[in-house]
Amino acid sequence: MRQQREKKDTSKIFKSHDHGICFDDAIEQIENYFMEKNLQFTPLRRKVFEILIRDHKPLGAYEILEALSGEGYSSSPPIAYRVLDFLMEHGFVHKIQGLNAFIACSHPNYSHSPAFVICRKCERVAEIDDKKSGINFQNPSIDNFIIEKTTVELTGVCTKCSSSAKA
Amino acid sequence: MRQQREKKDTSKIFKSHDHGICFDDAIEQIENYFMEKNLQFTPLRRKVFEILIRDHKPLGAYEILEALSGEGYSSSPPIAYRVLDFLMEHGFVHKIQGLNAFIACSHPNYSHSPAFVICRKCERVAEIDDKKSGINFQNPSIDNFIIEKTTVELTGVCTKCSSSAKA
DNA sequence: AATGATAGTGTTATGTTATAACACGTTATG
DNA sequence: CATAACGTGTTATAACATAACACTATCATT
Repeated sequence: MRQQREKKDTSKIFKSHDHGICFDDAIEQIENYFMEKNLQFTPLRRKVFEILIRDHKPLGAYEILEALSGEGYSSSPPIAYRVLDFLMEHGFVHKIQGLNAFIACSHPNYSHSPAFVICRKCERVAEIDDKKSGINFQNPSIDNFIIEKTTVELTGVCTKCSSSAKA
Repeated sequence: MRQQREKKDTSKIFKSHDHGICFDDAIEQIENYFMEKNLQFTPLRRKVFEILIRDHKPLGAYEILEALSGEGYSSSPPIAYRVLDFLMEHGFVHKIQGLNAFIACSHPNYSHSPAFVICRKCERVAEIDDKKSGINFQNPSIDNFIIEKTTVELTGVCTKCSSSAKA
């Protein structure tokens, strides 16, 4: 129990933040992107993105559907999956494969190969950007392979959960 | 069509091999491991592993079930999932998250964080070991996070498929 | 304004992947 | 020989995802 003296989360990746600003920034970024690309940021698409960025955690498609239906939208599965696919294509949402869940992108600005750090206890997920992830795919042994998409998910226990004891 | 003259697969990761030897080695390794650990390498477990190592490609749980049922075993889903979970716990099988499929481990000997290279055209999957993957998770920004499991999947197009034309 | 193409949403039905809960026999152990 | 642990079998159901088609609105072109 020697680590008990520090209960505060000291990790750098699950940092707390002003979520109001985070939310507004994210919405603004996606609005601008859609504007520039001449894409429709429809009420449904906006709502799905808002649900994801609001919770700031991975949500299953059916959780999103439930939220949508609470807002007057249809709750048939294709509604959610189509919007999610669309948002993923444009990099504003990522799928966490290990959880069958979707999360709003934290770094929509730069093109990147996202990597996720997932705490299996508190279920928080942090997106770490490719510059900082320690991952380098420029690698001689796979030089001839054309990488189109990377999935990197690191599952374990975050500082907070491991210091607040019981494995 | 200028690349047509070389149809042979020149990539280093999807190398061909003597599969008879590969198969026998793998079986021997798993037998030894089970022996040492006092685990039961039951006919069912053996069969599941054989199915996977024989095909040498990812198989869905229900494909495995089908194969099992052809061999006189039950084809109810828990049969496959339980054995797969067991084999995964011991590192002889990995799940390819992006395909909802399971593959026999190519490097059962060394403890590792496997990484997979997946060609979306020919659907071959290569396991590259952590020493060669170009991935380094010893990374200051996640130093406080205890990684228990890593999922790394690189999806794209292999040499063979990209040289035999049409994107 | 009529035409037709495209995009977005809605609906129904179904396909695919995975697990819960319980039953039964065998083997190992006290 | 009781009982616990393990492996397999069974039924039912949960959770995740897509196919196919219908309807409307928008927009470009005639």
